[in-house]
Amino acid sequence: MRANPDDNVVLAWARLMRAQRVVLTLIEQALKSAELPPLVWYDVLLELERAGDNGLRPFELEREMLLAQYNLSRLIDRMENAGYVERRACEGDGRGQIIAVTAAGKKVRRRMWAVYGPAIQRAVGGRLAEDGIETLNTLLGALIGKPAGGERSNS
Amino acid sequence: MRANPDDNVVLAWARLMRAQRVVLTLIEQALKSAELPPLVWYDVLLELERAGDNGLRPFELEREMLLAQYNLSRLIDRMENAGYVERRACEGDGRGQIIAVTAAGKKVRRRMWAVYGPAIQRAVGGRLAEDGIETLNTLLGALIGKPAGGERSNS
DNA sequence: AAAGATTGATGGATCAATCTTA
DNA sequence: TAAGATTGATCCATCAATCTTT
Repeated sequence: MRANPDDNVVLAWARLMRAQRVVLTLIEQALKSAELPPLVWYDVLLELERAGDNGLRPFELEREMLLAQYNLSRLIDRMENAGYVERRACEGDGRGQIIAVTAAGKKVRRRMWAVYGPAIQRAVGGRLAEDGIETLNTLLGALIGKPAGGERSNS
Repeated sequence: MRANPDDNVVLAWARLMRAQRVVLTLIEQALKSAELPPLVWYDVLLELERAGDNGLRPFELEREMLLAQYNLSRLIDRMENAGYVERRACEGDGRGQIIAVTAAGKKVRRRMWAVYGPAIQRAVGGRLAEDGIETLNTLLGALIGKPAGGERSNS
């Protein structure tokens, strides 16, 4: 139960921050170069496609994506404005609503994946061997509080 | 030379993003609860303390911290306003300036570390065994393009 | 022309307050 | 009173343009 981290722990923290920034920057840059929307739009569209025709409630999206409520509210505004999602009234709970992906939303997500997938491969897959990837998954899982494997895919 | 990532690679990417957000949120929250400045101020103060009395040029800070120039310019404004850093004229290059930490800046960095260090230990050190930490350092180093060990400490 | 640095305009993130329904 | 969601105000990040010195 030590209170202060030793040097290796501090190094791991610093590299976690830096690796995320390096990799994220590469990928956001790839999307921007292709004049596609930012990454968070992809995440929303993917969650909504997985949810199917029933869509999702904002609070469900919020928990899945670790976003603040007000943040998500305005993100959905922008995506609705772009025609990629739609808001529907929620039967059975007058406070709530249903967010669903549109045909245009599905289409743009596919276009995004064509850039996003290869960018992930360059930034992550190309830099570690397969057993390194698996070990990394286990270790990062411990930081998140998730089990070692068996999570859903991202495409 | 595959173009598309396989599922384990996509999972690693997703966990890298999520682990960073989870850990960063814990630590920023700890600083905020203690009414201390945000994390990026710590990083600037630490770099400046390491640089000693000569301070650093903004463009040096910029490269070390992966920050955009305009971003850093306004960050320094805020920190100067708070009395934690000072701008000096740069002899030998009339375009530039020197940024140096003040006594108040050194003091607040120490106060921040008293919160920050234990938060790192809780979020990272407490969740992985020592060999897990070392393996994580090696793997994240590959993503950043750094060698396996021998980096400077963070305190 | 290029490097170092700043600034105006704009968009997004955050906090606190608010509104509606459960 | 609490949950779901939105909004006004403010702060920070980003883009493009600018300024000064090399």
